[in-house]
Amino acid sequence: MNKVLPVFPLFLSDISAIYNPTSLMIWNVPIDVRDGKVAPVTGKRRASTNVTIIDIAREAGVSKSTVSLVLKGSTLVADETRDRVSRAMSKLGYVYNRGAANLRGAQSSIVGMVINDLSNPFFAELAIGIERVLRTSGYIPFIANTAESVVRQAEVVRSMREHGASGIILSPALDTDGREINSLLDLGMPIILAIRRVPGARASLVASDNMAGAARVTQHLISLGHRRIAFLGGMGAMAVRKDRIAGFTQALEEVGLRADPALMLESMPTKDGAFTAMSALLSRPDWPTAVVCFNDVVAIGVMQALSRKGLLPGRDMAITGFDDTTEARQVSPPLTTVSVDAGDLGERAAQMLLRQIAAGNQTTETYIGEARLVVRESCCPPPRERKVS
Amino acid sequence: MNKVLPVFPLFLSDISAIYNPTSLMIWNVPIDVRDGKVAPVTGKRRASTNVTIIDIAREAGVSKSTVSLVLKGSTLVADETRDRVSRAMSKLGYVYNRGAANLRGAQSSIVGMVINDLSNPFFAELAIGIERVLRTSGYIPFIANTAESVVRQAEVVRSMREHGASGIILSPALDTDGREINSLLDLGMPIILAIRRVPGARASLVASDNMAGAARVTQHLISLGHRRIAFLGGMGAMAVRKDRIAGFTQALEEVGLRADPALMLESMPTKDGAFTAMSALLSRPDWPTAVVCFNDVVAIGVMQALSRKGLLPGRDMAITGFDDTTEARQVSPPLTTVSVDAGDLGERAAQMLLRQIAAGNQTTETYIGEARLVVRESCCPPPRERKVS
DNA sequence: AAGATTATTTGGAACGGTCTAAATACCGCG
DNA sequence: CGCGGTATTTAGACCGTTCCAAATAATCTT
Repeated sequence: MNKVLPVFPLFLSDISAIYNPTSLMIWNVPIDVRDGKVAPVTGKRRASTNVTIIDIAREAGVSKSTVSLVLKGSTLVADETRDRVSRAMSKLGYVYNRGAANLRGAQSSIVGMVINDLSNPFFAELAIGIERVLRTSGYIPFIANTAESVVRQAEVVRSMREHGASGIILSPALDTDGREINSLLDLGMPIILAIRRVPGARASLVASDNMAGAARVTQHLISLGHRRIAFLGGMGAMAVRKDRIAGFTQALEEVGLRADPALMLESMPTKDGAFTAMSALLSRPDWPTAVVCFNDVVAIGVMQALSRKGLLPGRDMAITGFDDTTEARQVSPPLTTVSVDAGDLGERAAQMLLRQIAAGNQTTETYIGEARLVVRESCCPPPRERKVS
Repeated sequence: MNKVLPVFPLFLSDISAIYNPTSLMIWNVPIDVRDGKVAPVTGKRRASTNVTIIDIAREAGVSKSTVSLVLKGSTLVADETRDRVSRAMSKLGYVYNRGAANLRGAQSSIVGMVINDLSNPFFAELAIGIERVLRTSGYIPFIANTAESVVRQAEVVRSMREHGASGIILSPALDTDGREINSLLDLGMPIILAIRRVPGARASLVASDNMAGAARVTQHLISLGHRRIAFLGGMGAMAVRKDRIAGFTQALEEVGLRADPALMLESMPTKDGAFTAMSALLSRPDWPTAVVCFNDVVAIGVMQALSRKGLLPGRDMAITGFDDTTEARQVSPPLTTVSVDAGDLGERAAQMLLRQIAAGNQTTETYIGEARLVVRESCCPPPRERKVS
């Protein structure tokens, strides 16, 4: 269990840049420019008047050790003493200092959650799910948004380590390197990857069944009569995209069709990226009759591109999404999509992390959430079929 | 400046419940149930092999004081020494321990951001804006979601204090008491209220110009010919609602109209709440020709209620929103609304907080962001008018 | 009533940094 | 070479908690 942990190469090459306050505070905090020299501002210390455990001890007429025991809810202290101490605490307005506590070996109660894009409602739901169980378990989450930047991600993770996080739930930025994750694991830091798996990383994973979901939605289109189906969105390197394409391809092959590489287009997984890619597709001669989109956001961009051309999604072309975000319901026509319960995945991830922190071991678990097809109104049969009916 | 701070009544009455791990960890963390007694789990300590400043000092052949100086980017150390220390740090995989540092007076680099509803895209944008400037300034944000619960909010704030947050940006939960805010301020904790003002609180505020925005959107409807205009959504106690109603009323009175109390309906500021309230309104005889909605989310709920009745928003009744979330654009018809740049407000709030932390004083500032009318397609003239044209 | 037990309480050494005051090294100069 | 001054470095107290070992108090036993 207590194997010697290997010495670890840091994420960021230049360490000093990170601590050096002068290089960081320049942004907006006023700088003390006395006698021509730029000096870092020395703010006030702790905000509050510091009432410590010792003050409490004095007030209650006991030793600080006893106060500490009360704090930890130990059964050792006499009831009468506990009361006295509790009263002293509220009388003096005591605030527990976790920094000091962690210093001396108490299990730190903070865990990090690193989210690649908090403005995407899907990930926001995920974050809220995580927070929900973390908080009810007495942990306090450190949420950070990396905006798909691996540099930011590395900074954020470092920051969390500095603050003594006892574990991290990571929804990784786009081209996260599996080796970075592994080196963190080697250090003994429990990590749960959420939503996106990272090739080469040994960390536990909580994600949805991308392959089955994509297969299901593709089968749905096939059953409507579609034969020329495009897959649009996501970048080539994304593992999630690979999984969804695998499901897409599989569904096609099950009925003896082949996925046409000319109909598998990449795009950034944003509305604008999808709009551009779909517009390009529509400028070519031979349109598909249906488009399986990488996710809901992409699907919405695709719909906008269709509208721009005067086409009506759900009448002139079938469109599907993935994730079932709240937007999928609101868009017009409502989007047929694959439902992934982001909040639930978040809860699972948090539970898995807590379990690993408590157990102290590093078993690699995987949870794959179900992907349910949700049929709404964005899918029509292909034109030919409709003429027949 | 250094006035004596008053002794402070705690937010939560029963303190011990907060620290007592046995009462908190029961949720999901395995409990050690040996010989019938429930014992709190004693997890592993710090995740990483602890390389400390002293190890670095030994490796580099200097004293720990010198290493500390290097860490702080002091100009006192010789370049050659600094190099040697830096090399030792990366060689041993050193991780700065902020908990320890804060203990001895270093300015804590964490600030809290408490958001009432992170699943609302408007607040998500706000959070991202805040995070953006905080992070570039070397601060690390603690994000927490209160889900409109004042109890949760109190817990969260306490947790942040325990972790030594040097300031808090608070987007307050619905019925936050101004006195709680004030007692926190009295303690010397800088607080910036975001979006929602809290009556009675002396804290600084960053919000949008609700009154002007509501007046502007109402004027727009009046200019289209509407005379019977309803205001729907928000609960009576919400300050934001009061402000928007004030603007609404003012715009009506400017042209000699009076706001009809029978047309000012409350609802929870959610889609469902709005749906219910609007359905109730539609079951009454004398409909308004236009509805000013409390915000975009409410407007979407109102639209759904209309559709349910077979009415088309933007043709049979004019609907407006507030906030200009991304959904406002995606909904059909696209929503005429008041644009509030949530990201920008977040940045302002963060800058204001950093300024107050640095200055150490407690001036009460207020920033009111502009509210721009954005005309889309959800507003038509009233039926009569249309017949004329 | 003296031990033996069991129930409480406590002193004091950590933990990993920061900070002040003082020590030491280095330099140019008379 | 000794001196004053500047540039670097360092010892050691301290921050607020935890935790172990040991002390003290209370209760039983015989």
